Amino acid sequence: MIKNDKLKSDINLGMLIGQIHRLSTKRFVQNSHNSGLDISMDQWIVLGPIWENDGVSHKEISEYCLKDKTSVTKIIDTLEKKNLVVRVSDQLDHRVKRVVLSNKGKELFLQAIPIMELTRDQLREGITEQDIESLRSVLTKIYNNLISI
Amino acid sequence: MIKNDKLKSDINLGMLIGQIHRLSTKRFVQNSHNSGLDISMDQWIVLGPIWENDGVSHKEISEYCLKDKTSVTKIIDTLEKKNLVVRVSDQLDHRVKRVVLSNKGKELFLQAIPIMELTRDQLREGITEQDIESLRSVLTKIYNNLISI
DNA sequence: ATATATTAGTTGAACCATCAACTATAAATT
DNA sequence: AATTTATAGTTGATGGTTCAACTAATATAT
Repeated sequence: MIKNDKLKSDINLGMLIGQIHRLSTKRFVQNSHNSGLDISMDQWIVLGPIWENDGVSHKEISEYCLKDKTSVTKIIDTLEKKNLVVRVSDQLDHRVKRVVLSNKGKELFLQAIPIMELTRDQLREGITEQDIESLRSVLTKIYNNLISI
Repeated sequence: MIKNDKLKSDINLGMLIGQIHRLSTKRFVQNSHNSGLDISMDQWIVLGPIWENDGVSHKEISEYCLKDKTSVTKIIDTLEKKNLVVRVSDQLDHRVKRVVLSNKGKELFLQAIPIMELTRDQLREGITEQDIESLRSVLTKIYNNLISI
């Protein structure tokens, strides 16, 4: 009985994280659409490091975004299809591809910043900065457990 | 500058949640494989309410698992393909489909319980019960923000 | 200098999520 | 009773994730 409840509560915690992940990306996309923008959460996340550092490589994007290299390849595929970025081969190391923003990409990124802020505010309504820091702290511990071992 | 840092830290929090979600499902699948089981995290999550309440409907599974009805349909498709569950039409309301576990499904579920516990322990290593409760509390607030509005 | 090993990125397959449109059935309205 | 509306579940399309296997290029070892 007790064991069963414990199991259930663990599962619930996992489902809660999953659900928040799904709902928050959904909310971001909805907010974007309401503003006439066409961008997914993952596309936004990948645009970030390119904006910060034009010409960043796939590998660097991958590390920054905590995403698998395969995912990065495919998200950049769709960003390139949408003419938001361009891939350029590195002149010295021909294995690495550098990604640069097009003007359209820069424009979209700037327009998406307030969407991100709106989404953040909606998620955080009524939640103190202290709560957020405690959340970040526990999540970081779990993250460290997951990447070690 | 300050605004930029704030933005970055929000993005990082979102990426952290996403990454934990990805890594923990990945860890569960790895642990399953190491024990010779063939089950994904989502399949496990959907099996839960069926185990608890044999003959539960799609809608009930959907509510319990916090998953979209489309996702539930497709996960049950694969569970059925793997002969772990069977769909049965409700005799009174012909719209609803009830899902029951096969013997193979029951067996797999029992074998997967220790995998779930192992995965939980790996995630929680060095994290106090108090931390977990605070995590659950903040996540619940965020969840409530996301489902209201 | 050649052979081997590593690294960066891509491809195809399987699974999951979301959306919009759909079927079939039941419930509510008139 | 007939029409409308609501509900349960399915389908097909698009996008993201993981795995394993692959290509091409660089780095290391002998």
